[in-house]
Amino acid sequence: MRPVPTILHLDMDAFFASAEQASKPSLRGKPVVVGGLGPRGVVATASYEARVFGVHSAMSTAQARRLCPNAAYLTPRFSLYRQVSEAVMELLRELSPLVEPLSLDEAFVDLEAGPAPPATAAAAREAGERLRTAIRARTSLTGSVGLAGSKMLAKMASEHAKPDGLVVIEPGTERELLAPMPVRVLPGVGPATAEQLRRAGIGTVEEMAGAGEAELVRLLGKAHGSSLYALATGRDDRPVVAERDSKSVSVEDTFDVDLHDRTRVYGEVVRLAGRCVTRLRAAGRSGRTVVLKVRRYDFSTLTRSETLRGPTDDPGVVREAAVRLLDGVDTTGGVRLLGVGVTGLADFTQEDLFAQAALEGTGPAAPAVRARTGPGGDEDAEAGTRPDRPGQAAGEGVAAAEAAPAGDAGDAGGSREGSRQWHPGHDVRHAEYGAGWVQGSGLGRVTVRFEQPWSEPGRVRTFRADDPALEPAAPPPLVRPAGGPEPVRSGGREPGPPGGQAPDPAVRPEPSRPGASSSPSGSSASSP
DNA sequence: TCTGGGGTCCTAGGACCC
DNA sequence: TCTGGGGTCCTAGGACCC
Repeated sequence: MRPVPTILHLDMDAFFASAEQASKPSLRGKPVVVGGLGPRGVVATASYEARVFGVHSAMSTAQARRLCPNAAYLTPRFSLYRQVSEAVMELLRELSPLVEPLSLDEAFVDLEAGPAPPATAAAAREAGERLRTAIRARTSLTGSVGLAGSKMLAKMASEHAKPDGLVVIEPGTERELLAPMPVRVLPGVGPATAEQLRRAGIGTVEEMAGAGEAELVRLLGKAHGSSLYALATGRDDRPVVAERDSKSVSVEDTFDVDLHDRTRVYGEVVRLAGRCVTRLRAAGRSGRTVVLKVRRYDFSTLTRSETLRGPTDDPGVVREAAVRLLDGVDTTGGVRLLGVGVTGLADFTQEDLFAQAALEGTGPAAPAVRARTGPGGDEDAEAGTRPDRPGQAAGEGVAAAEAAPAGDAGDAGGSREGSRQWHPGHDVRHAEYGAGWVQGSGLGRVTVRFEQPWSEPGRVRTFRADDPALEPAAPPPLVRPAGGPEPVRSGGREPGPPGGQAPDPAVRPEPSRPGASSSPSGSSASSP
């Protein structure tokens, strides 16, 4: 445990929802819910205005609508969130090269590894406040900061700081701070572990520490028990680790209604295998074990896996393995979810091994095989500004672009050819009225609100869903590009709804998600 | 109120090998 | 031709996190 609180945890406040409010002036100060809008969707993030009504993440969207019918319900725009996240991570890297992102909106920073490590708690606090100011200036969003001598405490501090605050935990005080808290505050204690502990009469962190390591190991198993004992006694030496290679890639879809037709199930597995490989290749990786996931009508979930002789990134190989795995799964009764994943990731493929072996006239044992350079899927502007960032969803856009089910004939259920899907919240451009976003759609119509992050709240117009003047667009940046070195927008024109702005090259195109499970036939972003 | 999608890590049993 | 023992790999499932 360090003497100075130099581990920083940043957590953006209601990230997705805040980004939407920053992007859409008409939603500021109003309840906003971002998540899946289909019949089986769940809430990803609720704005603080929506939380007042009891809406929270992981809740089914249906329930959220009952609790808060007047909120704006929006489908996530990951390309925007990634863009903002990148900007925030960049600010963090100015503090220290040791930045460990946990998700798009959360990260640890080890200030001790930075150019100006704070020597006192007060100095650490100042660094944290400067960061918060910089984040707000750069993104217009707020983040909460926790500073402590360990990861666990830093994270608990930022939680405590929410929203829009900063909390420092002085090293030395952690044990007494933790003692009265419920066991659930410890990372790694979820519902199941908490219940185990409760049955053993353990409800607080203090009681956990009092139980002793041996007892916790007996209750929870070796690894879990001893690591939780350490945390309960305030010991947490986990280092901040930048750059972790991902160990698996997977995609899955929950269907609006259970699938019964076996042919359709095969078709979906084939489609998912294709998407999975697209993501795999975009990350410049290949994998050796193919995993099929099936969730049945009753929510029971099973996985089947097959390990190949060597790592592959060949769509045909992955597809065939996935289909073989499906052969052995009984799907009578209906399928709610299908997933295809690949694990055992490597930076080379079996084909590389063979090629190498051929070159050397030896068996494929040679240690130095051709390592893939950068993300393989870099061909389009997709990865654009970011040189190599294999881990995350670098492939998202590509994955979505690769639409066709390839498989079975007939209507593929969700997306009909021809009529476009207008997802609530997503960006559009109208030839005459300019930039806006979809407020709702259905019955062959689409309602668009014409406004931009820096404009006044805009007005709404309705069009036919197949209006050729209307097209999907990329999300505009949240902060208006200053008249700086590279003006992205043509002129210094003041906003107003109409007027055609030039498309924004600084932003990657928003992938429209065609065949995706959700087919919100009559959905609307906000109630009238 | 029927429960998303993307991950990580751990456990346990059986096969197989020495 | 009664049941050793350890290590590694594969498979399946489960808990947890954001």
